[in-house]
Amino acid sequence: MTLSLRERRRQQTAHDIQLATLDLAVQKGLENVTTEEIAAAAGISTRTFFNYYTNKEAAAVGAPPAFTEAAKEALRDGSGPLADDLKLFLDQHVAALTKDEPILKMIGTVLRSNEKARGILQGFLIMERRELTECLSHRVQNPQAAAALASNTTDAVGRAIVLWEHEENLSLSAALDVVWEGTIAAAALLTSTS
Amino acid sequence: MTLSLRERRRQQTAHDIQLATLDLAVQKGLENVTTEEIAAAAGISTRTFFNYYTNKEAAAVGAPPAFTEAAKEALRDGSGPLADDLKLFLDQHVAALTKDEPILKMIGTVLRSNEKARGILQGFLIMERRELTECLSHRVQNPQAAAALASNTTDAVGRAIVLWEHEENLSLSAALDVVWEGTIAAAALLTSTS
DNA sequence: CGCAGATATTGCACTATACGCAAGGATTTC
DNA sequence: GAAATCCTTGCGTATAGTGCAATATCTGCG
Repeated sequence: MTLSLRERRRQQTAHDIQLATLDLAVQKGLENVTTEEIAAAAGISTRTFFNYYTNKEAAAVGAPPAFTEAAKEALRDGSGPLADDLKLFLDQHVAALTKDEPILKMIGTVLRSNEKARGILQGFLIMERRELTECLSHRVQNPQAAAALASNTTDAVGRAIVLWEHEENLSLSAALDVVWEGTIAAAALLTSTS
Repeated sequence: MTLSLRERRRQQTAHDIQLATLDLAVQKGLENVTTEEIAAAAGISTRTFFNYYTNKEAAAVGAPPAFTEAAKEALRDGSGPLADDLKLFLDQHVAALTKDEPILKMIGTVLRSNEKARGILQGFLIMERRELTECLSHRVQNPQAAAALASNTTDAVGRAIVLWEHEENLSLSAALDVVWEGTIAAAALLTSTS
């Protein structure tokens, strides 16, 4: 668990760069920020910036928290109603996101106006969906159903974040509750035959 | 309906550029293609390339077919089971995509390895989802449910394309059938309480 | 037709991005 | 504390992308 000095410094620098990037991006829009400025603000050389991130959009997005092994196992081996187990899984993931709310808000700002940043985030989301699909295929026979559930689930996180950004006075986990209710309602509508 | 000569030429050039881009991208990977090469292949200057597309990724993705007004109205005012109306809507949209299967395949190849292209496509998809959400909110009271349904629906197109790319001997519309069945199965799993 | 206004194409110049390479500094390992 | 490893940095270079201004082409109207 204890990281070496090198590792810790690396993570620290990566984090510093992300903060510097988001800070400048929120002020002037990421398009109008140069890598040179970011590097200066983070106290490193331009060349070093590119040793950490391939571009400023990746620096803004950073590395989103991964699913924990524990949460994945609980989902794979769970025995409750699927909807409940998925909700528990999501609650854990959203709790991890909540650790860094200010950063999350800033990333949201950037994503709204930057295509490249959206693409990078989507790369992470695709990997998350793959992980989830794999988990779910232990409980669901139909692989397309597993994929659909995984999409539903990761989409719910995205919609919860959007809702949370719009509504002041709504915590992220409360937003997830609202969104999840909508997801279940949508499922009911899809299965009803009238 | 009839476009002026100018309009037609513009569309033709835009299309030529897209084809040149995809052609080169499939051969060597879009990363290894320069805008100079693309411009040369399309018979225009580099400067003109940037008058049509802001970057090579946008040139590769092009402009996906929009939902038709007719299809949207049918969905808004439909009276059948929601799942059936959505499926009809998707069938129409997929039929439009099928018009250009070779291009679709090439775009798929690019998307698999290019983050920026994915981001651009996602920009279009976000707009489509907004349109769909708007339509659906005429039939569904809960706005979160409408959003969830819209996500489900556009995601289904994406999954159908992925399936179609993987399985030879499966038409795009057949792939959509399989994927949609999975979507309905997933909805059933989400609503069942055991 | 033929001209005026609008729109497209292009070259040129310039800034920003991104990476390879090599030198030098710091950290780890033994 | 010496050797191996990793990190930072500067320099050089190829490519991306945009503003500007000149030239070419198209459209509508008299």
